[in-house]
Amino acid sequence: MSQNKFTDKNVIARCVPMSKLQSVIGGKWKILILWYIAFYKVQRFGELMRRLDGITQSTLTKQLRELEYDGFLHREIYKEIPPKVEYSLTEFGQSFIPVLQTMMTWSEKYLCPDYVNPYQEITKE
Amino acid sequence: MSQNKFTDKNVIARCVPMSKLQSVIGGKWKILILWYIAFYKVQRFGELMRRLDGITQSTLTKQLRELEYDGFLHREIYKEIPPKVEYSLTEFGQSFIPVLQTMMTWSEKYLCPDYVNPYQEITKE
DNA sequence: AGTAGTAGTACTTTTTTAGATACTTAGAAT
DNA sequence: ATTCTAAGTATCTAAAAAAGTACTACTACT
Repeated sequence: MSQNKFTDKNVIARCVPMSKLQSVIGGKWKILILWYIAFYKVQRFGELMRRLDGITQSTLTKQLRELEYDGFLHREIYKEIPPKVEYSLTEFGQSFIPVLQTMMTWSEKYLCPDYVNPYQEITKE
Repeated sequence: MSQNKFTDKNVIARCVPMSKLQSVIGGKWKILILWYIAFYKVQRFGELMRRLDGITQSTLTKQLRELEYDGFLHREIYKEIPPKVEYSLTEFGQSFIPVLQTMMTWSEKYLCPDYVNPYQEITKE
């Protein structure tokens, strides 16, 4: 009767970190959004729109709201005209920076060995 | 006339590592599948099915084929009856292990602080 | 008076992703 | 003669994600 406990629903149903991570940063845009906010210091909705080539307003709104809900982002609303909102990483969001960095380093080396960071081209002028 | 070169389509359209990474490991199951194969040494289709609670055969097949296509997995077919196929990480796939490890460590600490690895419960009996 | 700027909302349509179901192979066990 | 096994394929449907379009608010500028 020595059962493989992995088949036990109670074990499987538990919070499985990789599964949760996938649900939190999955999707077509999230790690890209986090990456822009964390490393490029993008804070405004409009700037994110321009940088995330191909994203629509409604999708960006939804993604930002989810990242806010999951605790990664803080959304500071200024009561100004025209409207102003600034996005920034929470402390929790900042804890994720090393993961983003690891991903980026790996991607540069293994996915895009001939990639040149366009940000450097901007700042050097 | 000093333009922000980031608005230049040529720069944006280039291979952006994070974007590529997202497309490669996005989806509902991929990092979970890689994680099982990398750390739990799961090699067989059926075992993956049992561990990935809720996945269907066709979805698992598709995910595995994509991971194979993207270079992460090697698929060894044995001409036996009943059929036998073994999945394993390619060299490229192995290069991704540190990334998985970083993700896992972060997830355990920040997403699931009360998580206990069920694999340990299996092996200790 | 008309247009631009920012950060959206609301609603619909399209695309992508995943799930459901039935079927296959070929031998071994019941 | 069935049933079981592993690892699928093929086809269809459902659900989720993303995109498209139209519209808003308030002020400043032309």
